[in-house]
Amino acid sequence: MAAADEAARGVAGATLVRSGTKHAENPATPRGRRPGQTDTKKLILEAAGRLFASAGYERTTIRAVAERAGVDPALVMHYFSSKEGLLRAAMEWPVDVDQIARGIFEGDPEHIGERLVRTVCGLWEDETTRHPLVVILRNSVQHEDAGRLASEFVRQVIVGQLVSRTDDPSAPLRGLLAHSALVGLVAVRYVIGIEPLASASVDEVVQAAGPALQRYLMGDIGAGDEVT
Amino acid sequence: MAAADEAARGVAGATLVRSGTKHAENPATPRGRRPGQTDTKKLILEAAGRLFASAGYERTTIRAVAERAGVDPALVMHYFSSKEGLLRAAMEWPVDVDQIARGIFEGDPEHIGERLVRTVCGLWEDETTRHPLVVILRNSVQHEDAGRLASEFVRQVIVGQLVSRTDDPSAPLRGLLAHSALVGLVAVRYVIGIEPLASASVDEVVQAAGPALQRYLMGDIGAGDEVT
DNA sequence: GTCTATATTCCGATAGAC
DNA sequence: GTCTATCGGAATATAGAC
Repeated sequence: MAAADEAARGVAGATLVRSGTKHAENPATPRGRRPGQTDTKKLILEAAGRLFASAGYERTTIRAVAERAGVDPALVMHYFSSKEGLLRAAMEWPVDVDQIARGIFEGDPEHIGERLVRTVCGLWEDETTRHPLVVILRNSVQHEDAGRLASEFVRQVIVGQLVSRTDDPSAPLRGLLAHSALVGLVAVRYVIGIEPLASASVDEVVQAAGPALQRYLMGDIGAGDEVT
Repeated sequence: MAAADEAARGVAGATLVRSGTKHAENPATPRGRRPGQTDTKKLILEAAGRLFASAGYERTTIRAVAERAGVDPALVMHYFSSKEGLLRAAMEWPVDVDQIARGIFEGDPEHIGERLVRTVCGLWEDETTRHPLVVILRNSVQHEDAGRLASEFVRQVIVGQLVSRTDDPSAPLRGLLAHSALVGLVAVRYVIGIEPLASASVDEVVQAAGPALQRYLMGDIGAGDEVT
């Protein structure tokens, strides 16, 4: 868990350790640390991601983020200008979406749905990619920025990949249907955590939901193959 | 739209009209108003539902609710004790869920999925049932009460109906998969509002999503018919 | 039942010393 | 870059008059 090492340099000691040591003589790094840049920003960002994910935007206070990161609240403002700026930074995509999309859509077309489900589950199971995704999903129904970000992701990745590989005019709707299924799956399994879906294995989820996604993307929808 | 008549007795005048007139001589109503009970509570609840739905729990202030309802903020506290109490009241199911569930699951088993999608869309298109549903969905990923409420609804209605009508051990998982699909559909179409799904007709949505739901509920999931 | 006044708390943001 | 001190505001909730 990433929680452990964070706790190790937790609230109590970090402030003292960090303060006053602008850049000590450290010949280990060839040129020394680049001036005006420490890892404090990353610490703050990690803490913010965790709190935004678990408590939401409004309930998360800058003071709490600073405390968890072991820094001064004013530093958070200094780096991110405002609470909204902090939220935007915490929502940055932690992965190369294009590469992931290609990994899904290249390969045999028979199992695109299953690969899609498996990949998405993988992103949510991984501790490093999970928090930003939770933040985006939680705030998609609350914060305008997050909603736009989610929409752009859909259009850019799922729909984009689909449209570029077919001349089916119903591709946008297909992509969006697949996206809606994933949103629901992720919300129920990872965010709300309703059983028995929350503790089912990834394989079970892939087996159960993969074909539905496959049908949205490649199979019949509506009466024929076309839906306006 | 219900917004119009509410605006009619809007912010500006209502307070003055209501204040001071404890119960004016009004021989039109036979016995006068029943003492100790007015429609103020319902007014507050309507305003709260609207604001909780559009702005979320944290951004909605009791002051704003009171202003929109045309009453004093202290009255809101008097009726609902706290802001949380107001939220709980605003999340009350506006429909008879059992009756709706029976309407879906009774009838030919071939089109349960389509009836389910059509019914859910109907609830979200109807102005009177929409607000409480939005409140529940928005807060499901934020507020613990709302999450539990949503979970109970799933277990009680979809899963319950399914389990009571079959001896398939995978019924709980099936019901939950269907629920997750509906959650995603509703979130994308009604809450976030991503095109082209947001402006598609109900018939198109039913045609596109119905079979997927049908498959979750009645068809093959996983390798065989059983998933632990 | 309705309203006034206020107690209490806590937040985001700023200014400026070191 | 880092931190102290504080401003200005808004929120929920309470106490009590009418």
